Amino acid sequence: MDIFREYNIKCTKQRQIILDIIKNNNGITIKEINELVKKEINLSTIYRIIELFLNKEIITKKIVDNVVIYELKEKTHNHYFSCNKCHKKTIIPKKDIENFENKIIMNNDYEVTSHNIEFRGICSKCKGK
Amino acid sequence: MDIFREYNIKCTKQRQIILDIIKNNNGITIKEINELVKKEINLSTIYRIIELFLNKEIITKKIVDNVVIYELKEKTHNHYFSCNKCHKKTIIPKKDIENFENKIIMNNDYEVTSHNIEFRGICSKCKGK
DNA sequence: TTGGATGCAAAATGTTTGCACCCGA
DNA sequence: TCGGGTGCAAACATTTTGCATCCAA
Repeated sequence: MDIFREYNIKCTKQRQIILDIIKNNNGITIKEINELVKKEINLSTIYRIIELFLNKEIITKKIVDNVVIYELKEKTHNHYFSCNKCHKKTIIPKKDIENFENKIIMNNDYEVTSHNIEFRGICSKCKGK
Repeated sequence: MDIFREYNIKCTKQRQIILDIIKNNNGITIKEINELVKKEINLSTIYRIIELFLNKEIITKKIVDNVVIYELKEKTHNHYFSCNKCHKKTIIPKKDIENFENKIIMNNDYEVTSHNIEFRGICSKCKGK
């Protein structure tokens, strides 16, 4: 499969299955993955594959409602405005984020290694009800 | 202590100690807390207190560098740059945030009701080792 | 063919729980 | 005083590891 070649790792049936599961379930726990594949994949293999995917940055680890979940890492590191009504996401232009980050750095002399920027509200379409 | 009264929970020596640690170490793991207090607080008590603080929303659980950390939940809605080494937080000036937000809104015609902005990295003091 | 990937079982870690005792309100 | 909080030990859950076998390249 393409993605395995891209990340230069061997393509196995187990890795393929787990990758598909993570793709199809946006935000899933180890326990849930295990429930889905316990007949075909050993739990220690699941841990090893998750570890591999994390190291290769194919997936990311997050906390949602105080629970650890895994989800596909977006290749392009984008930031979104999320509408609370229609739940659609709109990308905030990369240039805007960069300008903002540069300003923060310039003003403070920091080395920024990661950021998390998220806006929520009502989008223009939903504003007119 | 004030905060315990505010959240309507009993104030004990152990809770006070752990709250202070979380206050002073921005982003700390259970293991690190245990290292600091293992002489005076039992590990199961640490878990129980962390659980309590989470339920009362005194603290929040996050993932930084694929590790689960706990930190104080801010009441006043500020934005910070957090240093991964010394764990100090520096407030990002409100005006910077506002300018940024205004730009997003102007460019997209959104009504922003909430945002979450966070920068992490190495601060100027820690950069020189 | 062959080195890395997997399954299995066991070990190591991490988290929760029951209960007796303690202590803050 | 007394009900909730804590310490301790044991139970339970999660994660890692060693090794024999398997299989993708």
